[in-house]
Amino acid sequence: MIKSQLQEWVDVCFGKGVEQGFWSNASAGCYALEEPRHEGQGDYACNAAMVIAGKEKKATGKKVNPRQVAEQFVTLLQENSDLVEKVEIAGPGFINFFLQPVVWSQVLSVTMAEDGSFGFATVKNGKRVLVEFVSANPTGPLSIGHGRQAVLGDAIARLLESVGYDVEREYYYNDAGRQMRVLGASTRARYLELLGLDGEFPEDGYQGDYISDIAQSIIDEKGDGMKDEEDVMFFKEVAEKAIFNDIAQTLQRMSIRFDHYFNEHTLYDEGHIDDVVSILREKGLVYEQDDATWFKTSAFGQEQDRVIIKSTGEPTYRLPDICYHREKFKRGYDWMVDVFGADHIATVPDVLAGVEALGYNPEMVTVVLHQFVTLLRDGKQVKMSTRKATFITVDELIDEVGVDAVRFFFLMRKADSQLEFDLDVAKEEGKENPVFYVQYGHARICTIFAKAAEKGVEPLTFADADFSLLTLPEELKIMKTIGAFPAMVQAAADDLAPHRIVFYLRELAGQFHSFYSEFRVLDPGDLERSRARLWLMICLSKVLRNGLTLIGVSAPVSM
RNA sequence: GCCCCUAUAGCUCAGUGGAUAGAGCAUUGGAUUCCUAAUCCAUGUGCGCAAGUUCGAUUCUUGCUAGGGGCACCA
Repeated sequence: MIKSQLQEWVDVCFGKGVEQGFWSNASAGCYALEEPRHEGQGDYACNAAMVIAGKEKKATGKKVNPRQVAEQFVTLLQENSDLVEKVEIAGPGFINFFLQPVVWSQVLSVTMAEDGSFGFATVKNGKRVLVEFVSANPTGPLSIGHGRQAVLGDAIARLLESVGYDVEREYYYNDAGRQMRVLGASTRARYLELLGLDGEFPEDGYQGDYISDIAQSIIDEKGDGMKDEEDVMFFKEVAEKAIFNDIAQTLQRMSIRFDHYFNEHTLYDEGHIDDVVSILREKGLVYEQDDATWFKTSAFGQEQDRVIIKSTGEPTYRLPDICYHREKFKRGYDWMVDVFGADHIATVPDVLAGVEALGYNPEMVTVVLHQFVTLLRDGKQVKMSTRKATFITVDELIDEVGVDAVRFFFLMRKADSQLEFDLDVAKEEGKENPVFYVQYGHARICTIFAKAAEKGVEPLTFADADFSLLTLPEELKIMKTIGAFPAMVQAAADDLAPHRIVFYLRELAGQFHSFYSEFRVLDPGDLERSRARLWLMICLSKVLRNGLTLIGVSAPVSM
């Protein structure tokens, strides 16, 4: 808003420079307004002079001094507006703009007007995007890694919604195949053991306690009625149902919902698997060797070809994965985002090669890979092993630190980074805990509102507030940060990087706490200033709330 | 051997093609008659190494080194 006004003005001046022959049009659109990092460099800095100097040198071969260009530029800027207080040339040729302090209160008007949608797109962009995440097979409770993925995927979906996409969330799973047979066999073995019979526990069976719980539930319902059942199907189905229930509940605790659950089965039932194979075969991208069917991934820049149908006749995971993505394409999305754990990294090139082989554009699929999570307790890494059933589930994590902390912590790092989840910090009720820090900021502001009447300071109407009284650097800084919220949300969405929201919130909360302890919002002796500050605080709380909502964390009114 | 991710302060991590690279924790020392001290203030000579692109590189490219993960007719 403010930036675009300034940008417009700068663009006009650039155009004048072209007209007057100071420089050519070559740099149009190449320069930028940026927010300087350091104090004393103005509110916005423009690098136009350096860009122009570079371009002109390239075109004419003559050396151009950026500072001179900046001088020329500044003379063109002379017709000053209400916007800019002063302009300075600095460093290698930056043009620094110092705005009139009062213009910053514009961001408060916008915040008030847009309220709960401030920072978010109010009109749809008309694009449909599918976000696939979690996609855990129902073989056990969600692990910590799934937890990160669930929160990350959900936050990405929220971000994309906030910038105008029509978002659909999808969970892809497979309840058939070897893994599920093992699950059935494991359950059956536990069932027999609980009955005091000899249960042959599979070598690669699922050892978690949850299997025994499921077995117990079968006993509770059917007694020993199933002890002669040789087929593991029954056990598989009971286990699957129980586990899926459990997963759904965990997701629900985190307020994560899906629009679609896509079962791999569909791909077989509807003949898509055979379809894909025959298409690839027609294209000469599939061949038989050693009784198996191979996909020529080497034709797509990979080192070696991959098996898509085993010699047993069973497809490998690649084939349905490719097939599944074809279905996504057929459903007509404009964009597909896959959120995967780092352990799935190897499948990505295969799937994308498959997509391309089928004639679709693989660039319409964006894969977000997230690295692993390690848990820290007492400063030491918690060792986790599925085999020994010592892994901690998302449920247990939520039990221990609460949903808000789980969500917040999983989003504190960019997906590319390994994430260290410090349980002690997450449980802490103090500033060391960033969740509490931000939430406390919101709650603290709310108490100011509650106290306002008591102190005889009513905000009255926004229109009557005199924002020219807000001239403290701290106040201006808060307004600037609020004003930066929409662009930050957009950037976070563009990069599929929800961690930026988290960092922004910590920054904004920090600015608030700092302001709060140094200055008083409510001063009965200075009603006008108090009112202006009260509105500033109201806007601040709205932005905190909007930001927290974006990452699915609550904004408590009191703590 | 090949592929992916990472390398920034004592620790955990942000960040950017630009002008003086940040935050939290930890350390040390301060702040509460007053809107929640669950807070605030002060305290810091660090972008793994080497070339290249550029007016300008911590940021982009390449190579090297180190750590993590992956390279199944498992998913």
